[in-house]
Amino acid sequence: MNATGEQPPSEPQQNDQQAFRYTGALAQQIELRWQDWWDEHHTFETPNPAGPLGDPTVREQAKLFVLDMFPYPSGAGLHMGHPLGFTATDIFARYHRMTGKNVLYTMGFDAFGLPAEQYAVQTGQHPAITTDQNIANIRAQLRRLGLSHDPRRSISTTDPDYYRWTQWIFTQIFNSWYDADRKVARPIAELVDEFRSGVRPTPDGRPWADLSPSQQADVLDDHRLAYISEAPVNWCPGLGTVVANEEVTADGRSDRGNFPVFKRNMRQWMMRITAYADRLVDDLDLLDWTDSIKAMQRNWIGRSEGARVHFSSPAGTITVFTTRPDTLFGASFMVLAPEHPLVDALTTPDQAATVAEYRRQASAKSDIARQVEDKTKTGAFTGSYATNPINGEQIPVWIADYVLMGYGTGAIMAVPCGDERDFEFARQFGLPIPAIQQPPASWFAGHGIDPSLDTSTWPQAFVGDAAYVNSANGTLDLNGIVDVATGKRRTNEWLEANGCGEATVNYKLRDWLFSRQRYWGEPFPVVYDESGHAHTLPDELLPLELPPTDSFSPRTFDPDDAMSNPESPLDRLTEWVWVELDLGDGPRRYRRDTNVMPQWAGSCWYELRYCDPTNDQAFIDPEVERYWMGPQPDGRTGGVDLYVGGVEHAVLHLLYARFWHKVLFDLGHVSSPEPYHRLFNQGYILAAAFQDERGMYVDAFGVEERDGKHFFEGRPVTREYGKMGKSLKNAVAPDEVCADYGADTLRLYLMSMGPLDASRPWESKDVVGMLRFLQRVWRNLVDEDTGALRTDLPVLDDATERVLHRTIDGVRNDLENLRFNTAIAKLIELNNHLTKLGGCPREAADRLVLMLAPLAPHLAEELWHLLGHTDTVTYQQFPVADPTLLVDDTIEVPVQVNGKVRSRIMVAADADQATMEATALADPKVQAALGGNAPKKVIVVPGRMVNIVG
RNA sequence: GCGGGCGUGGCGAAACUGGCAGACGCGCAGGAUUUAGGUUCCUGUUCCUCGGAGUGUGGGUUCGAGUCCCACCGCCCGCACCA
Repeated sequence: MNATGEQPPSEPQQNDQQAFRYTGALAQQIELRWQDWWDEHHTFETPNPAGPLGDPTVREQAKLFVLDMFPYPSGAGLHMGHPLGFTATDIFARYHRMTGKNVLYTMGFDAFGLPAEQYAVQTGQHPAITTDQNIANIRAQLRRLGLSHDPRRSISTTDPDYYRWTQWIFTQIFNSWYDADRKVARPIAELVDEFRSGVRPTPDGRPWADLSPSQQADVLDDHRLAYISEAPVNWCPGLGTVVANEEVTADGRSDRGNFPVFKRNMRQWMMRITAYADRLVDDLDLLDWTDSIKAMQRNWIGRSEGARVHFSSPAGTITVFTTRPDTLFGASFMVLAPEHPLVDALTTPDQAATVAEYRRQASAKSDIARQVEDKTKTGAFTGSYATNPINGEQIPVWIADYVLMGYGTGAIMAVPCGDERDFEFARQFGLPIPAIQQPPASWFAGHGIDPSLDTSTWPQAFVGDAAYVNSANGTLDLNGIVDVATGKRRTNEWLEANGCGEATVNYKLRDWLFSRQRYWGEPFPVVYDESGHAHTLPDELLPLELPPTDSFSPRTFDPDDAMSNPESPLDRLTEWVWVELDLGDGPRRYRRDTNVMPQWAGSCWYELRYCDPTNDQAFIDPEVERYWMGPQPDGRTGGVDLYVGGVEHAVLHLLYARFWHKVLFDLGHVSSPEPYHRLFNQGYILAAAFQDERGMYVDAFGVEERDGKHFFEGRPVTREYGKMGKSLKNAVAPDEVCADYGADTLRLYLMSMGPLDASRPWESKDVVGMLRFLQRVWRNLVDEDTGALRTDLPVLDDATERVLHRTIDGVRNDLENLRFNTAIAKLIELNNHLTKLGGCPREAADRLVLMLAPLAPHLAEELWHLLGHTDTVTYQQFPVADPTLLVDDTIEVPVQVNGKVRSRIMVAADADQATMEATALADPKVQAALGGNAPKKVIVVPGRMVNIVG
C-alpha cells in the first residue's frame, strides 16, 4: 500500500476490488484532505472570553478544559502510548463541542531536559535546534492522528516567551513566605511589615531596625518559599549534577543514567513544599482522582501524627519522634542513626573504636547492599546513657542503620515489647524487654504460648490495643486503660505539662531540591550581591535567556567520586556570569546564579499558559483564568475538567504542580485551589516481546508462531508482555498504522481494546476489525463503484428508529464516562443492524455520522459532506435520544424457576406485577419446570424478570 | 511486610444501582465471490458425555451473586527497617 493511495498504473485494478471501497489507502486520502481543510478553516480555534484570542460571546457559554500530559519531544517521536491518551481526550473534546461547550484543547511540549542536552554534548549541535526538529516531527505525527488541537495555543517550555513566566513565577515564590498561622503564602513584604511593626518578633528578639541589612536579609531568606540551603542533597558525580529525592531510584542510583548517588551537604535551591504538606493531603478530598493515585500522594507525603519526646543525655537533649508516645514507659534503650550529629559527643572513649568502625561500615554500605540484605539488625553501643523522662530510668544509647537520618529526628526511643524492629534489636543485643501492655489471651493462644508478662517467652512484639501495665509514675497513670488512642492523648498532655515533649505531626515529604547544574533548563532569574545575598531580577529583565555556548555539558566526574563538586556549564561563561545592574540602589556588580531549574518547573503551570498563550503583560489574564480554571456553578472548586496521562507522574509532576498552583492561589494569581480537578490515568500499551536462549530480546516482528511455540530465525524464543518500546524490540509506530489503515481505524482500535485505564497488549492482527467496521459504515451509505451517495438506500422503519435512539442514548452515556470501548461496540451493533437492512436509511444517516464524528472524525466529515452538508461536522449538535423511544411496548422477560431460566415471556413493558406473574405461571415450560407443584413464592421485578420458587 | 487494584471463552473484553453471563472485536469452522491466494460477504462459534456445567478456590447473605460479605490462592502497580 503506497502512501498516497494511488494505484501504480502498471498494476491493473483488481476486478473484484471496487474503486471506492474504504481501504487503508482511501482512508489516507480522505484523512489528509480533511486535515488540510480543518487547518484552512481554523476549525479548532477556541475563543477566550477576553484578550487577543477573545470573543466576548463565549462568556456565557459553558466551558470544558481537556488536558493531556504534554510529551517530551524525544528524537524517537511518539510511541503508541501517546495516541492512546490523546485519542481519548480528542474524542472527549470533540463530543463536548457537539454538546455546545466551548472546549479548550491543545498540545504543548515539555522540551527542557537531559536527552536533548546529552545529544548536544555528543554532536555539538545546540539543544534548541534538535528540540525544534523533534517538535516539528511530533507535530506532524499528532496532526496525522486528526487531533482537534487549537494550534494557536501550543507552547514549548523552552520558548523564552514561555519560560519568561516560569521565571516570573519563581520570583513570586522567592518573594513569598508561608504564614503558618493563616496557612497561606503571603508576599515577603508583608513579613517585613510584621517584623518592623513588632507584630512578629524577630528570631533573636531584637527590634527589626537594629538588625543590619545583611542580618535582615538572612532572616527573610529563612522564611522564603524558595530558598538556598546548605542541606543534604543527592549528588550524582556521574551526571555532574544534583538530583531530587524523587529522582533517586530505590537502589540509590540516578533515575536517568543509573549512576551512583551520594548524600552530601551542598548549597542548593530548595522549594518549601513541606509548608504545604497538610493542604496537599487535605485538598485531595476536593479532587476527582482515583483512590490509588490519592493513596500514592498521601503515602509520599507520609503524614503521621505522634509526639516529639526529649531525652537528656551527657551530650545534651536527644529529641525523638514517635507515633506511640503511650509506650514511653516501655522505652528501654535509644537508637540513633549512624549519621546523627550527637553521636560523636555521646561516644565514650572505650566505645570509640567500635562506633567508628560501625559508622564506617554503615556509610560504605551501598544502598543496593542495604536493599538486598535481609533485615538482620546491626548496631553499636555508644557507651552513654540517656534519661527516660517519664520514669527517670537510665537507658543505653545505641546507633544502628535501621534508624534513618532522613526521617523524623534521626533518633528513636526503642520500645521492644511494642515494636517489631526494636524487639529484634533487643533480642540481637540482649537488651531488656519490659512489658507495658497485657496482650489478650487470644494473642498468646495464637502463638501457642501461655499468657505471661515475661517477654522472654514472647516470639515477637505485641502491637495493638491492650491494657497498659507498669505504666505509671507519680503524675501519670495509664495502667488499666485499654485503648491506645486514650493512652496517647494522656501521655501527650503529660509531656507538654512537664516540658518533656509535645504532640506533633511528622512528614516523609521533604523540601524540593530545585537546582540542577546543567545547561538545558530555565536559568534562575537571580543575582547575588557582594555579601552573597540573592536578589531576583525585576520583571522587566525577564526572560533571562539562556546564554549561547557551544559547551553544554556540566563537568562530570568518576561516578564513584563522592567528594567531587558540581560545576555547571553556565559557570564557565564568565562574561555572562558577572553583570552590572541597577536594582534600585544604583549600578552595582552582581554575580548571576549559574544553576538551571529542573525539568519539572515548566510542567508546573503549562495548563495556565494554554489559556492565554500570547499574553505578554501577564502569565494569564485574570478574566481568562477565571473562565477556564475558576470555580464552577456546580460547586466544583475549579481547575482542568479532565486531565489524562500516565500513572508514572502520580507523585512527581502532580505533586509539584499542585504545590505551585497553591502558591499562585494564595498570592491571588489564580482562582482555584487545585489545578487538575479530574485526573484519569490511561493504561500502558503492552506488546509481546521475545527473548532467545541467552535472554537477549529479538525483533518481535521476525518471530514466527508454530503450534503455539515461537521461533526466531529457526531458534525457539520465549514470549512475555512488556511496555511497548525500543528496549524490548516490540514497538509499533503510530505512523505505520496510519499509513496501512488510516488514523480513524487506529483511533478506533486503540479505544476498542478495553477500558481506558487498563493496560492492554497491542495485537497488530486485531486492527483490521475496526477497518472492516468503518468499511461497512461506508458501504451502508456510499456506492463503492462511484464513490457517490447510494441511491438504493432502504426506508427508515420503526424498529430501526428505536435501535437508533437506544444507540444514541448509550453512546452519549459512554462518551461522557470515557467508556469508548463500549461506545464503539454500540455503534458496531447499530451498523450491523443497518447492514442487515441493506444500507443506512437516508433519514438515519445524519445521526449515524454525527455519532461517529468524535471517534472517527475524518470519515465522519467525508460522509457529512457526501450527505450534502457544507459546514464542518465539528460543531453540529450531537443527536439526542427521545426517551419515549427507548422503551418498547412489549418486552421479553426471562422467567426463572428456582434461579434457573426456564422460559421467556412477552409482556407489555409497563405490565404490573400481577400480570407478569400470571403470564409466567401460565407458560407451559414454566409449568413443566414446576412439575405440577404450586409455587411457594413468586418474585416479580417489573420490566426485568420473574423468579418462581417451587 | 504495608497501601491500591485485578482474576469472566482460544485471545482482547462486555454485563452501570445484585436480575437472561460472554455484547463488540480478533481468531477459528463452514459456505458465497475468486484460476488461486488475499480481499469482501453470509452463517456458526463458552464447555462437555446434550442432559447439564460454568465468571480463580472454599464458605456465607439472598427468591436470585461475575457483582455483596468472610477466608484462601494467584497476578499487577506503588512504597518499603518511616519509628
